[in-house]
Amino acid sequence: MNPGDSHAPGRADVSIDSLQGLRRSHACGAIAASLIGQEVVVAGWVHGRRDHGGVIFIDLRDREGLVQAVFRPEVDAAAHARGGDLRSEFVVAVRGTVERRSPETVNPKLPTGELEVVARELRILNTATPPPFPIDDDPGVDELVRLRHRLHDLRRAPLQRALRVRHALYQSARTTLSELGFLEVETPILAKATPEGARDFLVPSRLQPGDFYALPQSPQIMKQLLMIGGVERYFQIARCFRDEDLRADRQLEFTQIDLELSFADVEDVLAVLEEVTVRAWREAGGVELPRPFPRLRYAEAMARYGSDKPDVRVLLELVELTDLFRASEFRAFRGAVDKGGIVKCLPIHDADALTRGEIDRLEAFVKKELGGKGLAWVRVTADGSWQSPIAKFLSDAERAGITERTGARPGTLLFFAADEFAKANAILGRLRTDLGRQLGRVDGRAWAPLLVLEFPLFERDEQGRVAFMHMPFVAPVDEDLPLLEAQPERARGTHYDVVMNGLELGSGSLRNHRSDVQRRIFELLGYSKQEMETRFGFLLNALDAGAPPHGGFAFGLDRIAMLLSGAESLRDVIAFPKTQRGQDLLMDAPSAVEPGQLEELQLRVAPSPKPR
RNA sequence: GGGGCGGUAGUUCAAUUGGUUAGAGCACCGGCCUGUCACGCCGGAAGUUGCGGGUUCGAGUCCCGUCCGCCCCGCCA
Repeated sequence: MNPGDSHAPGRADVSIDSLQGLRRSHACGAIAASLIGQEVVVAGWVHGRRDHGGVIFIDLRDREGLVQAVFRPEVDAAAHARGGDLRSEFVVAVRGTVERRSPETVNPKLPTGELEVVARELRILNTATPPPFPIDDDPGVDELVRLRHRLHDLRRAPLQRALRVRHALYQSARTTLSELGFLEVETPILAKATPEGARDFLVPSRLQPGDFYALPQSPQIMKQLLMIGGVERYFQIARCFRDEDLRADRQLEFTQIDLELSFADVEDVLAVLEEVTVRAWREAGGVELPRPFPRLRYAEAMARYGSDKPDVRVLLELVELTDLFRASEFRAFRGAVDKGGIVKCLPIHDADALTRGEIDRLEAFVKKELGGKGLAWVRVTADGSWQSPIAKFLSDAERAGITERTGARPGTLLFFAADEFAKANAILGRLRTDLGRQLGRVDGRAWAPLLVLEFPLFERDEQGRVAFMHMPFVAPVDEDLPLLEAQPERARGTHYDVVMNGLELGSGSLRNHRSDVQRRIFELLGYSKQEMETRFGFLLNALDAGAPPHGGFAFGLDRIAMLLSGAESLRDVIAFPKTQRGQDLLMDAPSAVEPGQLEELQLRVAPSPKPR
């Protein structure tokens, strides 16, 4: 049952007026002292009402703000009488005079609090069911309720602000890239699967029964084709679709500022990225970022921060210890090294604030949430002795080596991770940011942009096979071309990321414009000639048709909007987001379709093993 | 696929060890009220305790299953 369904007799009785003949003259939030004495027409939603019987106040809300309207019988009896019918969220227009409130009735909490509109005419443009929650900055309700009642949620100021930030981002990207000579081009939504690595959304074809379009995971291939097609500089505010599990910062469909340019090297692209980022922060956030952005090579980022998208505001850094344990007696560390893993340490000086209980909690967190085997630690006490569950396994030389590398001194707490490269770095990298923020070991900057460069082209998958790190189209660094077959994992790609405060804003690379290089990479990835032709024949042919050197980038627009509006979830910067299970609770999607529709598509739904 | 937290009136919460007719604030409805802005006062209505099953004399409470929301791992940039 919806609120108001059965107990709103007054609502059905309220007659509805036309707006005809009345034109809104000012936004509610635009009522200012300069208008005192003037007649205005304001329109919006009834945010609240205070009916004193004789005099009635309403707060009228539109997207620009709130203003109080007053209905007094002696000013206009008819307006006052109708004012008594008003309820929350009714849609109204009020014609009246702007007046200054008497000093004792000023509301200092409202920007318009010194003024009010004394009503001479009230038009009720629509009634409304009672809102399911207050239209306030913090409505204090479960997100389930907000998502189900998204219309009311959208009326709240934080969401309105987020949509404005998004709008400013669209505008900023469009003007910036247009000025830089980029052409906005739309690419198909009904497209073909691209090898981004994620699961595709499929759309059945009625005209080609049994065949499917794939919604683009990104316009990657299409923008490369545009380069070959002579567009030279392309951009698009592009919707992308990836059928993977959702997170606070992941939605099934999301928006990229996608761009690609020809006859460009890495520096040319980075210059564009910096410009787009700086202008976005300036125009959508009112923030001036320092230029040029600091740069970090991937290898250094991983070594020092344990992350390829470090929050460099956190001052703690990791220390490499692997070589100290190659011949160690300490099996936990030696074993990791023998298996090709690494040993690293996160030293925290003056760490008395971290209690034993806290350390135990961290160890449990590492084991449970991050999949670590454990969390070795050492506390250097005031007399220089080592308090630690592992100290007895370490030789004097190892202890000396650790002390030297980490600068350990009385008061230092050392955390160790001995594991595969990725996992050890993930664990310590996470502790670095969590503990650094918790202990205030930060440099105080609000914004820390960073360019991360020279990612490896490949990594090894679980079976030890060569797998691409980002996509198969990333061009290798020229000098590393000879390494491709001999030592593929040492070959650097031209891939680059823009990172802000530990969040990846987006990534890009130069692409393979030579079909021979592209073919070598496909071969390394294990594609047969046959597969190459069926899956990528059109691309290889396109490269042979005179592809210019090109490269590009894609910004995650939703994430930028999230950062700039201070939201903690993508759901708060997307008008109609989906839940963690991929549902739209407002429109109820996905939903069943008519049998006839399936028939037309020649589709049949297999019986579910579990009846629904 | 896995781990965790949660689901009681429109909403936010409460309900002793399993024990009477499941309560309260806000919102809502009716009445009164000429300076409120969290208006006030009086009265009222409002529940499939997410859903299904089980244990029990008795279930919001215990057990099993299931659905839904959120966070995290896997997955995904």
